[in-house]
Amino acid sequence: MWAANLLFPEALTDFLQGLNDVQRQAVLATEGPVMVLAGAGSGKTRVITYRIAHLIRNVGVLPQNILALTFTNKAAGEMRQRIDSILEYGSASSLWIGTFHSVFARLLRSYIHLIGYDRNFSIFDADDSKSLIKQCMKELNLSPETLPVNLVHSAISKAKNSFVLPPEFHRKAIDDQSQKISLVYERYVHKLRENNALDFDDLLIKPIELFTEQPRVLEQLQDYFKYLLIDEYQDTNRVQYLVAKMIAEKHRNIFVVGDDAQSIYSWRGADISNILNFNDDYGDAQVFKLVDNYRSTKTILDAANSVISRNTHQIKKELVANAGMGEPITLIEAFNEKREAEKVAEHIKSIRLSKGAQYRSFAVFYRTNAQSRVIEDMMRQNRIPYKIFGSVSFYKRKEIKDAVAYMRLVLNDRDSESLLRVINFPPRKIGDVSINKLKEFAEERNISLYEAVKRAGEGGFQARLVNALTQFTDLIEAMRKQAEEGTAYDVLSMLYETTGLLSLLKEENTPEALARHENLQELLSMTRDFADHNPNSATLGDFLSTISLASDYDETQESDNYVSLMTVHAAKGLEFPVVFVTGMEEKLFPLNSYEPGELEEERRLFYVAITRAREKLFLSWAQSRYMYGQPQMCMRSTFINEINPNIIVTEGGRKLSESPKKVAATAMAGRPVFGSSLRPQPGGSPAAKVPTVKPAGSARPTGAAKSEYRPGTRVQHAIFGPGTVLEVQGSGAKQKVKINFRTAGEKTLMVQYANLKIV
DNA sequence: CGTTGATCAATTTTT
DNA sequence: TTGATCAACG
Repeated sequence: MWAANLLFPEALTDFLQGLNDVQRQAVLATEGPVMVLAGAGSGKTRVITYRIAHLIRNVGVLPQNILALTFTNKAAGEMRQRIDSILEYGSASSLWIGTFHSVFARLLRSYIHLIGYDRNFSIFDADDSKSLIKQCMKELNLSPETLPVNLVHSAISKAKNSFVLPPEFHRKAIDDQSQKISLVYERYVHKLRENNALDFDDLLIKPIELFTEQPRVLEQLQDYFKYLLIDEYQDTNRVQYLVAKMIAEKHRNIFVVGDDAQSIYSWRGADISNILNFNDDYGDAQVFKLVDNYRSTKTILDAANSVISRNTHQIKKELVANAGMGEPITLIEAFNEKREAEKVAEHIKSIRLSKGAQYRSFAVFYRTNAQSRVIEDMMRQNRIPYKIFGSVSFYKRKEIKDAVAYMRLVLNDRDSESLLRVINFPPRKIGDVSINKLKEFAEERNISLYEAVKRAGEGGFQARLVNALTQFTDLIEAMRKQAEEGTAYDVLSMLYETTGLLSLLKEENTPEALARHENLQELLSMTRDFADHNPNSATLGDFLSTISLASDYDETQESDNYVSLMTVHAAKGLEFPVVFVTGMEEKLFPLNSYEPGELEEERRLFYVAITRAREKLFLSWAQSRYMYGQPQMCMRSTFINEINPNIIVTEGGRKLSESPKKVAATAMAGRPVFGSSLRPQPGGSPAAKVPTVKPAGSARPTGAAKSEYRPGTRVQHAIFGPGTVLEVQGSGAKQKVKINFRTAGEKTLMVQYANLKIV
């Protein structure tokens, strides 16, 4: 403590007093490589923000010489705000804080001409990329049936994230499929350039190319960004690692914060070894471990610790509680997903009444977005204000994408993706046939599609078509002029007026059209806000780069009072007093995991979910759940068994450890296996009955819940012999079971006729 | 050229 | 369950 005073006599020791010893050491170790392993809720953001504040205030570093990279825009925004509140307002404005993607997009605007792109490049989102990939495949005569576009897209993205460029990919492609993908990859990269476009991954790859080809730019940036900080380091991929390394190479002031236990993005190329091997690159690195948790009760942390301890590929660390035991974890068991959601709603209402909790204190998590619908319905039925994060992003809505495509085209007329999207929307009598002719025309002359549209007069097309095309280009050119002089707001208002996007929806007069209309209005007011917040840089280009990297997850929870609904992934970095983790079922959470590595990631995800809770944690599961429109039997997640049953209670308040043990199907030989592990024991206390009020009519028992077959049940068939039940569909007379027979393979049989014997 | 109907396919997680 | 894609028709 006094050391800080000695070094910085007039320093803001008051703000450093708000830190524990390890946190303070991490803040004060400003020079050289530093890694902070920060457990959940251990004050990670605090350390980063205080460190930045300390660099500016006490060390005298200019804000613009600090580069802080985050994983989400939201984290960036919050960080900037917190630094502002530690120092004085506005101190953080010239800091470089943002996601890898947004920071490098910004840098590329200034430098990308050096590697042959125009500064007005478009940024392609995943949908744009897929559509371009589809086009490439078509040209290569590869049908999406044998080679799914999604697969190609993820393969290419994965390659890019690992900095494997087409030549190397080609060399490594041994099997038939990867050779095909290699061809697509090559063509796709070529086409992106033709479109003067970068996809998400390019935003990280192009800087590396730039630095390699133009070492002087790299030197310049190395000198400029004297201090580099990276948040959520466990979720960085290889390209991010490389680019960070390049920038930090000169001053070596690289500071990374992360938690290997919270690495949940390996499917997106995140490489956990970045954090595990930090010391290999920076042997002299100082390492700090933050394990003091300031968020959750001891009960919650006990659960989290015991779950994560099952992972082998993990740096051992246990979170230490600063709070008391708190309440036990409640396990909710429901007979289907509807009832599950209903119970969640009931608990929210009851806690709100008994504890006076605000709606904003609650969060409901789920593994997949598809689960949100039922929960949403139940919230609405129970008149609980809620907000869904994610789901269908605002920016992915058709009307928004249309408007954005226009804007992109205005700025970058080589963006043929956008051109194709809007050339005949709203309808202008320019059909597929004409477009194909135009494409040929462009190819022949080796000009961009837009150029071809402009020069259609030379192509000997029908006068009516040429006329329609000219009207279209006039529109675009007029907006281009507006874009040069005015703001994004000016361009968009003009766009709405001249293209008829708005009036088209007005005429339709359906509720959906109305919603779309509102969305477009919302987009317009966003441009207005944007101009207010960025008076000096509110051009169309500025606006477009911002929104192409924005997502719904960025919306900060303002003062509005609602229950938050989101996927577990979206919950990373957040905290709530009361958390419900729903869908705790095998094959859902953990989701189908075929490899042990994937199971470990699911477990980390569960760990993230648990550690979001401050005071009270609910885990819930349903015995049956609709999937693909079909009811499926479910088994309780094994993750539940990884928590000490002494700290879990059922809804009735009975300890899980005192409930009948869940017995594996094999151990129940000779007896039918029944679903519930929480069935009240004979002679058990009557208080164990679920106290919640059941709405009349929902008490209908389904056959499904009573089935004697569940996945895992061993059966004997007169012809096919012995087998194991894989899944159960339907109920009653129509009930079918899918069985894997030892000799006959997989069969789906009607229970009614199959004459199965349970063994 | 645009609309309709039918068929089929898919459900992880996101910058 | 929803959404997307494609063929045939107006």
